[in-house]
Amino acid sequence: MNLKELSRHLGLSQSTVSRALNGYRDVSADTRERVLEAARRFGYSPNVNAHRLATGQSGAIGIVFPSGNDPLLDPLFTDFLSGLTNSAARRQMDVLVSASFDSAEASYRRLAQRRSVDAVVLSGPLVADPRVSLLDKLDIPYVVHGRTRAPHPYAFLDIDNEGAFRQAAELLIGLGHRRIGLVNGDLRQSFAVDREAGWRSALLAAGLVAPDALNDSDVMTDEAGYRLTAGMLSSETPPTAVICSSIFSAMGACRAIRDRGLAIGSDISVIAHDDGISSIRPETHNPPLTTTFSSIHKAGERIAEMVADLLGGKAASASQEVWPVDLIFRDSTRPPARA
Amino acid sequence: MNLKELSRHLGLSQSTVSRALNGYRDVSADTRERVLEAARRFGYSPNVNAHRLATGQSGAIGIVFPSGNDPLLDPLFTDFLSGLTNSAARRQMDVLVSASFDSAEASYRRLAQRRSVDAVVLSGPLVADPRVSLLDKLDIPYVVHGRTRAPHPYAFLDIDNEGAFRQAAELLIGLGHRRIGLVNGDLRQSFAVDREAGWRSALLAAGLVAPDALNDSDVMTDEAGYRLTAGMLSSETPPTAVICSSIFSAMGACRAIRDRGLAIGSDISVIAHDDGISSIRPETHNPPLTTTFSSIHKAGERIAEMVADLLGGKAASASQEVWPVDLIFRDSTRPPARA
DNA sequence: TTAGGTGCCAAAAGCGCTTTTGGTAGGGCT
DNA sequence: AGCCCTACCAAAAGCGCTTTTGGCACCTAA
Repeated sequence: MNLKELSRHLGLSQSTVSRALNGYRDVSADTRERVLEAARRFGYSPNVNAHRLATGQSGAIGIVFPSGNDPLLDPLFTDFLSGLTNSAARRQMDVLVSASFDSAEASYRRLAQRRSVDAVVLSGPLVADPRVSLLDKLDIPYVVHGRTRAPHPYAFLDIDNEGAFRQAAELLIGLGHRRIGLVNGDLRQSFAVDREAGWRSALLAAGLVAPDALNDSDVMTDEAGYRLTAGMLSSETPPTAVICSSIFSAMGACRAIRDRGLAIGSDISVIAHDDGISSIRPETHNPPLTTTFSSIHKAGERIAEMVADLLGGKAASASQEVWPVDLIFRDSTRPPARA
Repeated sequence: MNLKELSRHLGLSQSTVSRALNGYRDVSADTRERVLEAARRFGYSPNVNAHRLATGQSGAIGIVFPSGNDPLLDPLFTDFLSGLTNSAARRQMDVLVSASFDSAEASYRRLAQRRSVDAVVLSGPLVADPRVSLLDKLDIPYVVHGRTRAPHPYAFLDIDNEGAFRQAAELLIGLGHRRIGLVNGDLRQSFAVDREAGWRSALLAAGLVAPDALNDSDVMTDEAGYRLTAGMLSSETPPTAVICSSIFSAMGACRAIRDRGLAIGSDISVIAHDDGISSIRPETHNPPLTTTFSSIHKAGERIAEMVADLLGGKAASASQEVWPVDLIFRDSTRPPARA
């Protein structure tokens, strides 16, 4: 059942039926009702490919997966994608996931040139990310989840990573900690750099040093969290508290602490960044973990809205948001044990 | 730059250029080379929407997200999707993720009717999943990741859940365990039912009972794993070993065991199912966890191939695979402590 | 009365491809 | 010479929609 058949059934022209369905005003309320009713009855729904060809819009948001079994590809992505997709669906848009089986650049170029998506979202930006310049050059609207160094304004949604980790460090300092470790994510990603900056500035502001021995980074897995934390604990000046960049790193950090016969909270304080994924909740741990919290799902939802705004003509420079991060105090942070 | 311009530049007709680009044979090698060269030089790539309208194919595989913040929506999905997308990209296909902001049924119906995808993959099938009949009725090719009850043949890729959990239970029985707990996933999903069957059959075959007190199920989160395991451990006849349906449940199970002052391995044996996600690896735990292992990433890759085969005309009844599951013995499984 | 709206609708021209149709030129065969 | 076959290519007809164009009828204001 297509437009032509439907209009023949109704005894109307294709254009009238099309206008009726799309809510234009040059159609009487009466005619419109008849058309809508018939469309329902015949189970008509427009061919999306024809619609796209005619309008020049694809009605889809693109996002590119890192290729292969990338360790950066973490479970958080699901939650983000879920939010993005939900919110996009509410605006009649789809999300097209594309893999970079050759290079990420090639994928973006393909998406842009073939016009298979109207806009793309870029997640996990690096400190200076060539993809941003590329997208700018390709002249396709885009929103970055995070921030990067770029010579031009661009639309982004980021959380206040620096502020969050500064606050976390300040909390620990306030409790009396002096040696605070940072178990960070991969430093090529800009959020990790921002978090380090937050951690460092809190320490320096308190007149403390921010030693390299207490500042380490790697992928945000349980295993790496364990390894980094174990390394710090066996250093000459072990930390009395650690701040972890993800709930996964924190799981590893907690194991490392326990394996050393120490107790979380009373011996070593732990703060983790929590993106709000449901499979691991910090509040159900023993002891419940203090966290910096920001829902990555909500970020995905908001980004779809921002994309829609951008497509609606909003300027990229007006589409920049930095979300504050909640610091949620639980039992894994206590004053340091008396040395 | 479109086909028309390109062909004008070359002094050829659109059809010839099209045929040259698409590798038909009615074009001389010489002409083809000229065309390809020009396409490269002008950076021409075909408009995907026009291509789709003309061919009636969308070149995309659809997959529907569960709506909202569904707890079934777990991090495993990312890995699956990543595999699917990679493999699809190798075949020039995209993956369209669609959300069900109203109902899942409506989403599938939309995808099918608007012809925005050529095929869909259905993941996380329920024991008797209405979506499968729906897809069958909608007459769109589909591949199920998992199995379900259906009156007609359908394409699927599943792992041998029953066999895996039977083997796991047999291993524990062989070590001398008599009370083996099952920390299962949501029983609405068919893999959970299969795993229970495997667990049960191993116990019965060994002349043991499969008591309800040692058989519990819930979402596969750390929290639920903790709760279920803690429940079993405080029952009248606590298990000496538990089998967990996911690495996340297993994390919770391990916590519950430790919180009770027991040691994993020597006091309580633990086996987990491992889907191979990188953020939590069972082999790096202390002690390393014995697992039933099957890469969900690879499953995603294979399913994209199956979709391609299906679109190429292969019968659904010939597209059915059940993958064996590896049982990887590590240190979390030992003979039970003497009572 | 007449010019100018306005509400309604049909016809037709695109959107950028693929694919069918048909036609020409040359070579081999009878 | 006459025929068919093959290799190559152009023209044109779709694919199913949107949007422009224009036409008709009726109504209002000058």
